[in-house]
Amino acid sequence: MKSRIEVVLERSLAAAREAGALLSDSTAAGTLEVPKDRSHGDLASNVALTMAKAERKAPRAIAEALVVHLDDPEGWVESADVAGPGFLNFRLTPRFWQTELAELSAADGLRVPDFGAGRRVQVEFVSANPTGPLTVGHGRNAVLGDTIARLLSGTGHEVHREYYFNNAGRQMKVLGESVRSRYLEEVGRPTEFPEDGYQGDYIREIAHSLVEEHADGLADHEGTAFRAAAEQAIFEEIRRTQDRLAIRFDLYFNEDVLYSTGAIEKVLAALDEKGFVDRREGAVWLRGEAVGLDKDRVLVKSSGEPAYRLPDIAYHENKLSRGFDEIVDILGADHIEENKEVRAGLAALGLAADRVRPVIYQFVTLTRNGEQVKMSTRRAEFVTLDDLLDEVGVDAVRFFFLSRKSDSHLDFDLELATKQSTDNPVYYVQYAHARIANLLAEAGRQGVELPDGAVAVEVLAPLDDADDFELIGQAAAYAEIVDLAARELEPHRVVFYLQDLAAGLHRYYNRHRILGDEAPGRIRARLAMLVVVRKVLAAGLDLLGVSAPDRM
RNA sequence: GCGCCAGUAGCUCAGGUGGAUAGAGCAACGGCCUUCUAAGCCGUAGGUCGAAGGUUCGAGUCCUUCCUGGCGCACCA
Repeated sequence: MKSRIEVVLERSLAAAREAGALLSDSTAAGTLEVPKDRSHGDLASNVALTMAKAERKAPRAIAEALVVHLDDPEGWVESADVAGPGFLNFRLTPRFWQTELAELSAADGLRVPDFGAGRRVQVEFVSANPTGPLTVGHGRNAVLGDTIARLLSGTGHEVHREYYFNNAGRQMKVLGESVRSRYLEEVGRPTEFPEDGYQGDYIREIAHSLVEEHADGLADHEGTAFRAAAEQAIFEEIRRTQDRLAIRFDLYFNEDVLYSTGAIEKVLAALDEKGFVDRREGAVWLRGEAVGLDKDRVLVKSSGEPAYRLPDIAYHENKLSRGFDEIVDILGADHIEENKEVRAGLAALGLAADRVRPVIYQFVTLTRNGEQVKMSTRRAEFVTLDDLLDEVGVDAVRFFFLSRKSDSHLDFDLELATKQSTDNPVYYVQYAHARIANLLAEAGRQGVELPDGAVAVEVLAPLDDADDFELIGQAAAYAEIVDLAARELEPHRVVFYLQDLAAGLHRYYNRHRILGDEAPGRIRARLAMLVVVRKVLAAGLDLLGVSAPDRM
């Protein structure tokens, strides 16, 4: 929407230079934006302010010169005024807005610039250890990662979604022992529950199903048999939860592959060869000073087992070797240091560590009845993501998780979320969509000819109200918002945009009785406009993975 | 002690690379349905943008130093 006026601005600057009103070598690096206060016009530019120094002239004088030399052959600008310290405020013509809307109504009218064309991006998210059901915290990760993947796909990237399945570590061993203990308990054998074992009911359930299947036939088995059963059961549950959220992965990457293929040893050998490794106290250390970390870190424990960060480096080495241009890691705040170590390790190996782009999200705190609920998988004090989905619903959960920037803590008040779920902003946006759908249906019943597909500017000529133009302007901002959200990996921008657009629609809907208009041409033009607004709402909600219902 | 993130209305939060009188939702108060969905709209009230300095035409935004909260700083993942 800005591009037309940017052209006018460029032409006017050139004209002013030619006329000697401006120094010819000065560069204009101003911004063009929709002013917060609409009384300032439809678009405002601060070029005059940014040029003031180079021009050695008062900003207002520069702005005046631009108004005098305004070059607008297409007739987009209704008026250009100098305001405040030197802002240039443009009011645009009906023709401008009608043209804008006509373009939006075209089949590819909402197309977002394909800045990712030809780029392969991997998004790694969730990656929860299969030691228990997904928690509310995992939910934030899942929804954030999935939506970032959608944003990247929507901007032309070739996206690969991956779940790093951490099935090789000590925690899995503890998991197996926990199940074994519950199993022995149930078949009446003496047992001692592991001190750091997983205490959740789901462990008992897994043990119980093993008793049903094998009676006490497994009593003399080692933990590994139990571990495999637990891993499978929990993994299936994780997948079920993801299905509810419509989240799919292209690949579940198993950590143990890194062991079986020798990738871990190779990475260690390479680091060693380059002199980044130290051996002392029976362990193998990554030399912090040499790789840009503040302290040394253990790569291989004195027990001979790799510490978690070594397979993690090997995993990222594997990712890079698959030729991705960018690797997005969705990580909780507690993993930021680890990611730094991984990138330092990659850089030390001479690999493109700068292709790894972490998206850090702060923790979700959960409150119930005004009290904070502590979440810990191990102590079984958690609310599962499934519970949350049961209580609040998929659309509301997704929308809520996305409605804060990832850097902010997210406070999920369960009482509020359940009790006031109808106040959830997601319904506000969906309602705007349903309202338009309903209006179009009513128009159909009244025999009004409905616009279908691309609409010609001539058809839109009856649009003459400032409210019409404002709504068109809001709808036209879609591509720019999505573009920014995708570049910055910030889905919350889409959420806030949709809320603004929905507010604009509701306001418009209350002020104008569309079907009651005495001019049939204007009814058709306005319906065409609302068809576009509905299209934008549906596209935006789809990016968030939220449904756009026709009836509510 | 060190590092990262946050601190904006009573509550939950928005405020690209500095722009005009700092916004939204919820909560509060007052209005609007015989007419396309009131899950909506309109209005009122609510702020020393954690504090103090600094940078400049201009700072919620950038710099410095503090204060408060969260998360890290394991031979746990």
